[in-house]
Amino acid sequence: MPAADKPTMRTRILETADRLFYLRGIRAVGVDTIAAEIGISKRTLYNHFPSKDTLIAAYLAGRFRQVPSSEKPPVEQILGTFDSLHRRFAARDFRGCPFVNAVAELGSEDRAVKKIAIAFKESRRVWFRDLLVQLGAADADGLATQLTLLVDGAIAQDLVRDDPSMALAARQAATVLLANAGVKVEVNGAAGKPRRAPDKRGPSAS
Amino acid sequence: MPAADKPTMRTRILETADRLFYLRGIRAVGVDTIAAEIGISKRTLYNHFPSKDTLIAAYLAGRFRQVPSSEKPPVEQILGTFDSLHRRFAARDFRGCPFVNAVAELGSEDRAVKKIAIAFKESRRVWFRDLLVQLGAADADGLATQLTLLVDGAIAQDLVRDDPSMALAARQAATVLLANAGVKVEVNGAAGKPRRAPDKRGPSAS
DNA sequence: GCTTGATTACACAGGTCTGTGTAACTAATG
DNA sequence: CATTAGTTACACAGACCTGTGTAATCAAGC
Repeated sequence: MPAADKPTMRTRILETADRLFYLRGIRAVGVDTIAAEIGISKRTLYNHFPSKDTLIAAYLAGRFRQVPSSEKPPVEQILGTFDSLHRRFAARDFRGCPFVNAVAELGSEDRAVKKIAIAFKESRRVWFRDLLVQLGAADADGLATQLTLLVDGAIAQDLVRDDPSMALAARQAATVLLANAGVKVEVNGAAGKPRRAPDKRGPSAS
Repeated sequence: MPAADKPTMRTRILETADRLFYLRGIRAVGVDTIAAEIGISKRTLYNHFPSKDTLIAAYLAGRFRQVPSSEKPPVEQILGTFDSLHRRFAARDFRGCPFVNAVAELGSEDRAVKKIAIAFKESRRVWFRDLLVQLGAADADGLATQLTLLVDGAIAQDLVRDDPSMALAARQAATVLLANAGVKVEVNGAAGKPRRAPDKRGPSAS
């Protein structure tokens, strides 16, 4: 059934919902908007997803991409996380963490959303922890948690300030924490001094 | 009802709006709900706030409490921030940072919201920075930014996970960053409340 | 008393949203 | 050709939202 050529209708709906939900917010985007964006009827959308809640759940599940295993040394993978963040911040389609945003939007009323958000956060923490164990870091578990704080802190700050350099500040803090845990970190990194130079603002969307 | 020190109608509206907006979300709470909660007519509410946007702006402005200056030593003030966070996380009416939530909810459409959110974040960064300058910390500016990342990271993680220990993990990371900047951190003495030594296993198990 | 301002009850306009019902249409397969 | 599954156009119900209009009511202070 899944033809390699053209994407499924379900896939098209999901991709569009993902883009709009993430960029504009879940509550701010109606099913009419999604259907109109694809050029299909609202009826077709409801034939594939019986409710908006189902679509929301599928959206978040799709955002839950497992962190790929890499061949690079663990330290580079850890610090590369922050470089990757920096790149994503610079892109203009970054709008914070979809899971945190969903919890903030839908709040305590939606337990399914919270559950998947917790799972995502925990998966990243475990990913950090396993790399730290490979490095023989002291208190890998606690340090992994602290690294996730830096990641989410940078994301929240960039969401508010539109300042990608927050990722570099987080990277710098991470190197200090790593070194403190006995992990040998290459210091020559390109991060340089954590100046707080306001980044150039692109053709400001919004 | 004793009429002695009764608050203004405007104050009552604002307090109720604050509570509901914060706990349930701005979009999720209508003006009817706020008026009904106080027991006033919707008309009265609109007599004091010409639009919901005005009310939202007043809500956020009210949340922007300036950090009070304290007599305690700078290090205690800095670390006390995380202890205070820990206490607030434990309270069940904590629902994340109202400014981050507002930006996540209202997004790019509302510039006034983003502006006040940036001002709030920056005010906390400057508060950290001034204390760090008093301490003679190396790179007070960059370190202040890193501390705000820990604060916002802990808030985001607690919002998702309902795990107050995130504040303690952030505190632990902060002590490491402070020590690395040449700030002498009292591990057990002056605060009166002995804390765990930062060298030992952290309190981040959850 | 009387006047003035705030408040109330309540209807309502106009918009949005989710979700459904229905009849017609299209394309592939038998 | 005929069947069938997916899709479309479109109306519509029911709910909720912001904001307004209006006339009646209430509580002072003059």
